Amino acid sequence: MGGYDKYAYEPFAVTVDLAVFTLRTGVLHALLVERGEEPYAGRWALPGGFVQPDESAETAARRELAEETGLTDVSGLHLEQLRTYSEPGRDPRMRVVSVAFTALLPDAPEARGGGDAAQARWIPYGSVRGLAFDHDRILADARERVGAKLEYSWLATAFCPPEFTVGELRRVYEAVWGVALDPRNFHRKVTGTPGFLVPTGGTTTRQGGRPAQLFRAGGATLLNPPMLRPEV
Amino acid sequence: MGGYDKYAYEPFAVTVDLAVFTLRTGVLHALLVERGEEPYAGRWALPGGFVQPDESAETAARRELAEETGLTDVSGLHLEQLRTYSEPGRDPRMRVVSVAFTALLPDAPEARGGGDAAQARWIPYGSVRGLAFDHDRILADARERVGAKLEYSWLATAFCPPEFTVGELRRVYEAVWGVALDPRNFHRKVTGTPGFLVPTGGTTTRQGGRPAQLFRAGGATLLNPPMLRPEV
DNA sequence: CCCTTTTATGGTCAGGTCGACTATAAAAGG
DNA sequence: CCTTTTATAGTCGACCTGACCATAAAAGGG
Repeated sequence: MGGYDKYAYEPFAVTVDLAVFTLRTGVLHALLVERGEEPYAGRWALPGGFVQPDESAETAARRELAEETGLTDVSGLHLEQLRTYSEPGRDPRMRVVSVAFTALLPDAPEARGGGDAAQARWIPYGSVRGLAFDHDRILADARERVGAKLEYSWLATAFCPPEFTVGELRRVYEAVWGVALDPRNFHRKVTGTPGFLVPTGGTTTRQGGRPAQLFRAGGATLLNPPMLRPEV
Repeated sequence: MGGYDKYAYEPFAVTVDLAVFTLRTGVLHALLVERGEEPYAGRWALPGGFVQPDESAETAARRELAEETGLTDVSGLHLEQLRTYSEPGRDPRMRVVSVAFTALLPDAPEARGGGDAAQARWIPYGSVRGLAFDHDRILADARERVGAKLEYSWLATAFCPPEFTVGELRRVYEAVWGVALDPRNFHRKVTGTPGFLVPTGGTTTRQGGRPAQLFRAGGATLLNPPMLRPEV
């Protein structure tokens, strides 16, 4: 803003777009809404909306997240700014700058379709192309970012319920990365990293097979050394 | 933008703010401008300015970078979106949403102070506090991001001239991380990673001591396995 | 011209991590 | 009881890393 006071400024509309991910039966799903109006009527789009005058983009994103998922409490959900999309032609009607966010949900309540008419649905990632506006790119950017962050952060726990097993955590990595990981090596790695997994003492057989220990996420957020994504 | 067509929208001013870093004599410097007008008259601020109607934020950022550094060709410089700052009260005059960028420069031409009256100067990072607006936070976020990206990317070469030595590359890491690295282990690591350093055949003694081989950056952009930042 | 200083770079060695793999444990279902 | 499924303990060799010893090649001071 060095040249701040020098130029006349043009007003822009500012929106938020949300790339919301969850896991259903081991498959990565994204939350999409069907547009009812032109442009792109009938096409799938990312949920989102205008930033209101008294809101930050983060506040607007969390409000939209609550509206579109139908969840009453979204305060604990992982929500993170992805990047801002500002190409002049990205909306045919007017100049819109959109701050995109990535959100991760542990379980997948059936989507509710928010305050507006649009129907919100969980769609397996990759099964729908040709989203409205530049949303194909935003969704792909978000997925790439999530995949990269799994390597060096504890982001994968955001896909899991408060208490989870090592196997459930592993299935998050496998779904997002699209690879199979060795269960024994994964178990050794995550249980051997101090500060990340806190055993709760309980066990569960909800995945079938031998009962597995339940863990909560520890306080630490950075994984060092990182979990390396296998080569393609 | 699911609720896109439902709400009235409020116009915002959209600006770009630039966190521009370089290395001078082994010390990390940031480019700052001195504000001439209220608010924050006389305070240091990040360079930046309004996004014009026909520009994306990226285009605006590169234009501002050229204006503020006085460089005629900024096309090869590393410029990357950091994040967007949108708190309602961040500018006392009006509602301004700012897309922040991080730029890295190999050498440090004396700053020119752009098209506007403000004087641009290279300041050692950390030696000035109390920047205008929320620019302290933006600058700190940018520095943190750069430090983190050095670990798993070849970003450090953006601080170096087209041909550089292993020692010069090492001094980038040492300046940004604020630690001393073992020269032999660093040399082994970077020369042993395929695709990153291409020897040019030349040597130089510009750092003193025994002549060092010159390298160019290879095509690869991701460092795998990463270079781990030592603990504090 | 020798000697010190400075930087570059080649090795060695011990410990840690990782991938591949053998083995065992504990549940559910037929 | 046996098969299937998932969890978890080890082992082994390849590789990576940090700490260190050693040498090379320049510049500058006496």
